[in-house]
Amino acid sequence: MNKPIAIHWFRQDLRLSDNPAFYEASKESAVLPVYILDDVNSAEFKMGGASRFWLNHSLTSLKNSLDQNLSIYHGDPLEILLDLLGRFNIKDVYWNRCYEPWRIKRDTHIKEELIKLGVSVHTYNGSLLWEPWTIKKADGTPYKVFTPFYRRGCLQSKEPRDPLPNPNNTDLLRDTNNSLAVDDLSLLPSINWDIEMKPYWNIGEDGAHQRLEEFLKNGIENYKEGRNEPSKPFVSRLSPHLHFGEISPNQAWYAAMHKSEDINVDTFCSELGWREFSYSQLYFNPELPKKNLQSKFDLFPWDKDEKKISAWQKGQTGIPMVDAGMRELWLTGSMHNRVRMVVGSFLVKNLLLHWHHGERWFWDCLVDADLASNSASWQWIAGCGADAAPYFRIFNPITQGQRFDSDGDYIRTYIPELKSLPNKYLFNPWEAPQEELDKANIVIGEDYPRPIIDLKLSRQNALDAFKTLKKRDS
DNA sequence: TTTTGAGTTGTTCGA
DNA sequence: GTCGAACAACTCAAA
Repeated sequence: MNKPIAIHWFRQDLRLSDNPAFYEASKESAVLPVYILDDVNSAEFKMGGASRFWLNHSLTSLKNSLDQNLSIYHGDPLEILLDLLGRFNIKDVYWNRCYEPWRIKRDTHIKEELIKLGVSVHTYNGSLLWEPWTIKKADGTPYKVFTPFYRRGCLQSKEPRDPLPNPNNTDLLRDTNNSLAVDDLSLLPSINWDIEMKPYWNIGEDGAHQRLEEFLKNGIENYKEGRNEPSKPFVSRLSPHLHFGEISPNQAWYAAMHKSEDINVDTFCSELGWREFSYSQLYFNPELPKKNLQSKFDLFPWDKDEKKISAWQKGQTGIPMVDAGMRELWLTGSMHNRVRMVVGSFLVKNLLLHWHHGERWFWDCLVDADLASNSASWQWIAGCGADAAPYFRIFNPITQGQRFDSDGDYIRTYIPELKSLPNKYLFNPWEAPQEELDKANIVIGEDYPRPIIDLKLSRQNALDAFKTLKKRDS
C-alpha cells in the first residue's frame, strides 16, 4: 500500500470554500472525496423528489470543482466506508456534522466502528452558526422562545467562525473501480418535470455565491419590508443552497454584516437565526417531525377529506392566493415565505387538515426541504410548536393578497387564467360581478374553481374547534 | 420561590 | 378611513 489517505465524506456541505472538514483533511497528504447517497438509514425521511433533482446538479457541480475527483456511492455508508478501508490505505476520515436525529444516530455508530478499526475520525461544524448544544439557558435547558434564544443565546455567545478559504495544494484521489457516475444515482425524475424547474435556479457552489451577491446588491436594502411581497426580488432565495451546503451560513452572515449595518441586515441575520432555532428545536426534540410539541393538540379533531388535500396540493382550492403559492411550489420547487404562511394557515385552520399533510407535501416538493425548518415551521403555523402562532391568528388569503400582492403580479404569474380580472376581484373572483367575469372571459367552476370552502365560516369553525381543545385540556 | 414582562409574520369589529 | 380592543389564556425567561 502507498502513502496514507484521508477520506473527506461530503454530506450537507457540497462546497470547497469555508468547508472546515475538507480544509483540515486537505492538510493531509492526499484526500479521497466521497459522496454517499443514503436511502438506507433515512427511513421515512428519505429525500424527496425536488431535493433529488437539486442534488443531482449540485453533485455534478461539485465533481467538476474537484476535477472529477469525487467518488460516488449509493447504499449504507458504513458498508461503503469499510469497503474503502479495505482497498485504500486510509488513516483518517473527515466530515462535517449533521443534526437530523437519524443522521446523528448513524454517524455516531459509524464513528465508533471506524475508531475500533484504528481509524481517526475528525468531525467539524460546517453548517450552523451555533451548534444546538452550545445554546442553552442558564439552567442548562434549551430555549423555547425565539427572541431570547437569538438575542441572549446566540448573539451573546461566541461569534460564528470566520469563513475559511479554499484549501490549496490539494492532492485528490478517486476510486476508479467502484465509484458511480452521478447519473447512476437516478436522482432525476422519470417524468421530466425537472426541465421546467431548472431555469429558476443556478445550482452549485458558484450559483450559490452568485445568488448571495445578487441579493446583497439588489435585495437586502429593502429586506425588512420587501421580503413580504412575493412578486418582488427582496428575499435571498438562499435556502436550498444553504440546505445542501453549497454556501455556509457563515459566508452569508459575514457577507451581509460587512455590507452595512442597518435594520435590513439585522432582519436578514435574524432569519438565519430562525434556521438555527429550528435546528435547536429538532436537536432537543427528536420527535419534532412527527409529534406535536404541545401535546394538547393530539386531541384536535382534524378533518380527513382526501379531496381537500388533493385540491390544496394541486393549487385548485379556488382561493387565488393559496393556489398561486401551491402552483409556484409545483413549478419552481420553492414558495415565497409569506405565501408559505398563507397556504399553511389555510390547510390547517380553514381546511382543518393535519399539518402532517402539509409537511409531507412540502418535503417532496421543495428544493429546500429541510427536516428542521420544515417540521418547526409547520408546527409553528399549526399553533402546536414552540413559540407558535396563537390559535386565533388565522390568515385571510384575500387580505394577505391585497396587502402583499397589491398589484396582483404574483397571482397573475401563477394563475394565468385570472390575468384579465381587475385587481379588485383578483383575490376573490367568486365575488366578482357577472359582468366583470364575462369581460375577463372567466366562468367560475370551469376556467377556475369555485372556492372549496367558505372562508368566513371555516374560520369560525376553526376558532370553535380550538376552543373545544382548550376545554378538553383543562 | 415568586414576580414580572414579554411573546415573528393576523383579523374583525365597532367606535 | 383609521384605530384600538378583543380574540384567551399560558408559558417562558430572567431577575
